[in-house]
Amino acid sequence: MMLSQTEENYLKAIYSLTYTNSNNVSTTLISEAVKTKASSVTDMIQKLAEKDLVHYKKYQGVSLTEIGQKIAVEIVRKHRLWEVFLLNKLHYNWDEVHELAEQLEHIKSETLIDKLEIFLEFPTHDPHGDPVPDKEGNIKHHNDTMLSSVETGKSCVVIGIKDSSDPFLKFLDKLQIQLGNTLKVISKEPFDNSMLVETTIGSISISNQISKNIFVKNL
Amino acid sequence: MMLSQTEENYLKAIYSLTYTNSNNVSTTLISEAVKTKASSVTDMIQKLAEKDLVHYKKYQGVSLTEIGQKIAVEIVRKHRLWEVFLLNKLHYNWDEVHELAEQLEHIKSETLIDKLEIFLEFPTHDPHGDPVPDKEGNIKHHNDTMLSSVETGKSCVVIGIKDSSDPFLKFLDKLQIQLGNTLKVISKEPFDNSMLVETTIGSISISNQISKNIFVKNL
DNA sequence: AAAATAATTTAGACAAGCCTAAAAATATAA
DNA sequence: TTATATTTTTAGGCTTGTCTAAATTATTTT
Repeated sequence: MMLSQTEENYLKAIYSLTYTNSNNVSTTLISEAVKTKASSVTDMIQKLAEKDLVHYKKYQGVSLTEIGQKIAVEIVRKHRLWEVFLLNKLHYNWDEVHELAEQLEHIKSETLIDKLEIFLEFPTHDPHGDPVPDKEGNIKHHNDTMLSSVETGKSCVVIGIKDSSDPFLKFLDKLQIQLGNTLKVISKEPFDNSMLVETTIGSISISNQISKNIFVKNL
Repeated sequence: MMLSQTEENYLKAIYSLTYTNSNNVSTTLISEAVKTKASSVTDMIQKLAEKDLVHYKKYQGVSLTEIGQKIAVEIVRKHRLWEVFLLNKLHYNWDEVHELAEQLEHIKSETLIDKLEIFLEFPTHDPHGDPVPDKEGNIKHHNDTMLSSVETGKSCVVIGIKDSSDPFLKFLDKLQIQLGNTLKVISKEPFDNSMLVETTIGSISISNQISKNIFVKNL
């Protein structure tokens, strides 16, 4: 099925709204996500329903069909792999990759994204800590180990972040904390739960508010 | 100036037709290049003329303005850098890169293509031997040294090919001759002008018809 | 130089995706 | 439970880029 960029964006929006909200997503919510008016959403929803990509009953909201869901996950896969490429290979900052990936995710090719995945050596997570779906659309949700819970003296690898807000991303750029970096917890301060961490650029003190928002893999 | 993908494609088509044909390009020629009808071309040309991207007088054909030319060269730059990426990094075959680059060249970003250029270490030519325009739009046309004119005993580096036909590209893939490869001319056969060439995979015999179509840089 | 042919432009129409304004349905409050 | 407010849908219209068919201009042929 050959979908337009717009149609793909609607599917992606419905997909993520289904997780963060109810099962049946309202037209208003979608309209905010894709930045149009609710009436335009109704039009598009009806088109997608004709193509069996969404379930739709008037006034009852929308949900993805199995095919619709499959396509949405494919787009998510593309988005996340492109984000990894932009960050790891082109050295974009953490906070700059999303917008560009929004464009790149719509490139049409049977083979491109699989070749990109090989080139990137099968990353498991994107720069925001979200898992990269595999070729078949399976998603491994990670086990939520945060930097804050790493024991003193132990090392770990940064695999993602929880808070994707712009200020937080910029802050991490400043600390030069990047995906794949190894961090070693030197000591913890019981008073405010801050920790002294050994990074690639030396030892830095990290507040609990920060360490609670960094996903890591224990070594 | 924010142009649509379609507008960009028209500019690119006019650009390349200007070189391979007359200075004033006809609507019919453009219609073949962008795969539409001549009447559609007229519509679009008038729109581009309004935006000062082309010079246009009814029934007299089209040529690019300075701005139009500048934009066209930017697209060519993007196209060629993406081709290098696809070939060198994702290991696509020579004959597969063009189509995908047609999509990637339209990604909108102020910084992406310059970062890609750095990542690719400033390639001077694309896989078809065409020069990559620099940031300012300057193009260095190369000096047309063909493999066939390399002296016996001398080495050279493959920088491009002249014939971009599908069979030829597939043939090169089979011989494993790639951009950047070093070739050494071991001997030449005066009878049919074929040559024995040392490649990365060993010595192979190359006919004059082939060696006439491979651009090289002498070492 | 007039007639025939070919190329180009205009006119009117269509699909995709969006909009505004009004109508219909649902949800909330009195 | 009726009245009010909110959400959703419909109706009609706009723009972009395309098309066909007809009209106009340019080019060739005789």
